[in-house]
Amino acid sequence: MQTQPIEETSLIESQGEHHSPRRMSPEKRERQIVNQAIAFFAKHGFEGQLRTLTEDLGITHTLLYHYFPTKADLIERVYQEVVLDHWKPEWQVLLSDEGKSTEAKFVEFYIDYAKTILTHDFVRILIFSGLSDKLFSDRFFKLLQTNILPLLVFETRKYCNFKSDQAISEKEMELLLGLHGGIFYLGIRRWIYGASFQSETNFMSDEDIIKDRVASYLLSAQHLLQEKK
Amino acid sequence: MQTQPIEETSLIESQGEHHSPRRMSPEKRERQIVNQAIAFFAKHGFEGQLRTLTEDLGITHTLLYHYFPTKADLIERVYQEVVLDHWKPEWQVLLSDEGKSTEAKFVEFYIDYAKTILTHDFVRILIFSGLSDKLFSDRFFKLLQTNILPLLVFETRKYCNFKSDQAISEKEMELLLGLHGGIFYLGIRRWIYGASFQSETNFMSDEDIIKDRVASYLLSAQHLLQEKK
DNA sequence: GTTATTATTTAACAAATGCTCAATAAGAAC
DNA sequence: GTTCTTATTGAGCATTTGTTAAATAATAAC
Repeated sequence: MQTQPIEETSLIESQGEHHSPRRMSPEKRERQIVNQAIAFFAKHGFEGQLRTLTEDLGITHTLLYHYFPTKADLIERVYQEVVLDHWKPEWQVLLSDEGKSTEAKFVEFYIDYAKTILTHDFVRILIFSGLSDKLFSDRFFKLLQTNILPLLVFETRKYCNFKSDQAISEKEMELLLGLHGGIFYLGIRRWIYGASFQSETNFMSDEDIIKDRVASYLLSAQHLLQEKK
Repeated sequence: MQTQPIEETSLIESQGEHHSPRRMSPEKRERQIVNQAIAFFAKHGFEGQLRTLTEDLGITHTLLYHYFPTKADLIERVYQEVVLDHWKPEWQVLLSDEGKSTEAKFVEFYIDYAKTILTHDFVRILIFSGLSDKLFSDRFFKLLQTNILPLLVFETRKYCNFKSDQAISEKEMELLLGLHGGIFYLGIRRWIYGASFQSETNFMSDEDIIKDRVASYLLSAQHLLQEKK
């Protein structure tokens, strides 16, 4: 990633996938360990053992302790990198853009959200975290609830010509979470249930699916939200 | 559960929750162990240790091996009980009932489905299984895909006056899975993400939420499915 | 009450696992 | 080439954990 002065690992090894037995610069080694740890914990959960983790790297597990004092520290680092690498502040910019239509914003946001969040590593780490200490999932949802969901509700109001300065109602939020959950379910099917729950034919792209779901959401928002209020 | 001839454990102990140090009939003890195992594995995952599991029961972990030769056998038993206890053949009867409206069928089915499937134990065991060996999730989805989802698609066709003898299209299935995933997401929010992702106010019941989502689904099915075909 | 059955416990093992620390050796600085 | 720094390893320790086998004791059968 950064240009190293002399240090030159072979192209194969610099892929970071398999054994790099040579003495490495601390920065590169740490990067390599964290990358591997993300993939490894995503696959096996946080109870996976360090000896297995380092096996693929071609180093001994004790070297980990040179970089991370405890396993918990390594996990904490994984959490931080995964959330930092995946959260895009541009999303809030996009959703606040006055020049775009509501439907365009929804579609554009959720397509990028799916591409960014619904990855093997992210979805599984999020779920693993939710099942155990919630260290990661709590932080992530705080971000969602604070920065994204309200903007989406306000967009929906605008789309429905529903002028209100009232707080977001449960009905509005639940309708949105129906869409949101339906989209997240794509990631669950793909990365948790795996092959057992895929459509046999895969002609539709994620983009197509998301377009349909957003259209479906906006359509019913008009019907369901206007009559009550 | 069954009437035991003389054997009489105290009412408190027969709740099966906490220590029952007395010698028990094999049937009762096994029942008690399996019940505890379901709750325990749902909470801690299948890597939870047997010594912890038996602690709450007030027995030693070695007693497990009197009833189940290996830990895997106990887990397999948990899988079987959870899926058997929760799958209702009536669902297929309900969805084939000619006398009910499509919307009524959808609502009735998903309300009962939510009540039956979206429980702490079921959702978490399903997800734990999906993350690891998929032993349980595979079987469950086979049931869903074979027995329920097609019926729901056919109902949708009827509702839309969409007469077709063609195979279910990906578009139809994805639209349905949008609804299905949105509803399952209720369970994920509740039992995996936990308190961190609940609405502050909880005025809407699951019934209310499901009614809205089904209405939303059927409404957009009419719009999205008819124009294409 | 005595005996036979078996539910339950105690003791212990072997492998797994997070972690420590002293020894080694690869590369940098001179 | 020699020295110094430090990335890396090897040996080992203390727990944890699934599993086994023999000992114990509660209950049923007689």
